[in-house]
Amino acid sequence: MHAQVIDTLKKNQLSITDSRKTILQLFMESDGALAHMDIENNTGEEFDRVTIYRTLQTFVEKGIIHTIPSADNAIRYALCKDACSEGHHHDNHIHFMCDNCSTTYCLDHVVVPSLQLPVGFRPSRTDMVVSGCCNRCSK
Amino acid sequence: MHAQVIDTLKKNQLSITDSRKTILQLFMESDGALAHMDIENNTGEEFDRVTIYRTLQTFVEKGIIHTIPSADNAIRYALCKDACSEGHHHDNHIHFMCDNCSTTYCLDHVVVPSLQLPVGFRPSRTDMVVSGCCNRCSK
DNA sequence: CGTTTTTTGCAACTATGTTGCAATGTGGTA
DNA sequence: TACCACATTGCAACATAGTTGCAAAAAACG
Ligand SMILES: [Mn+2]
Ligand SMILES: [Mn+2]
Ligand SMILES: [Zn+2]
Ligand SMILES: [Zn+2]
Repeated sequence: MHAQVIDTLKKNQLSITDSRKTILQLFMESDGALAHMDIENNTGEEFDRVTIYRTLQTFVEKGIIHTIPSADNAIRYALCKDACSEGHHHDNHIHFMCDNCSTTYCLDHVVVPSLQLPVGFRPSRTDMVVSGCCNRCSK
Repeated sequence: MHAQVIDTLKKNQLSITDSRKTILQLFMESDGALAHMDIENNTGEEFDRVTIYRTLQTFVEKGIIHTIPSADNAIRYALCKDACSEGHHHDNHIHFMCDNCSTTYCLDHVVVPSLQLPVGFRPSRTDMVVSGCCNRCSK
């Protein structure tokens, strides 16, 4: 068990519970993003579905993980690496979903380009998701 | 009834049915994107849920409409304005979802910027969705 | 028309996500 | 360490999203 798990929970003033420890650990061990189902599969019968949903919600609110939208109706989640805090995310990197292995990557070094929007449109958040063939699958 | 409705269906070699006519008409009259539920609400009990899903699927395959991903688990659809064809979409514009009125706009004149991806990542499609306050709501 | 082919409606099912409430667990304090 | 207040969990029930198989109905086509 990563010491960082407990650390992160404490830093965010969250009580230390089994589900939070296990789920946060899962994120830290995984290089891709995780959907609810991935977590359920990896924790077995250990936690109720509702608990997983609520844990994810809490982590998002605290700025520990961020969401990645998709066109397949399964929201994915990944660890925030920037200085995200309660109610304020700064994950302005792009995401890549592999059509082949369906791994979802945070491309932390590829920044979302800024845009010139038509008059009257005031942006608050930009999601950029590229799909295609990932580096492992294109070998 | 727009003559263009029948026209578009014929051009795509689709048989002319009530559901296709009604749903395509709906898209032509609407300026924003539509989710499945919007269509169900606007057509009453006229069509079965499954028929609506299948009609949307057919329209996407034919290049008549395109999907817009979101983080709220409701895929939205909008008319393709570029020269999209069967199995080949060219809608490289960005989308804007209003946090206030939740209208989803195709910003046809705002082109998705190109990106430098890490080595090995081969893109096939890019979705860029900006959320914030739309021009009508920011007045 | 009548025949062939496509589309539709229905039933049943899976996946995703939310809410209320009682039971349990955690953190802080005596 | 034992107790208490409060936060978190599990369960049941519900809501929305989407899929599949199959028989009935409707289009297309001659
Ligand atoms: Mn990310
Ligand atoms: Mn569009
Ligand atoms: Zn891959
Ligand atoms: Zn608006």
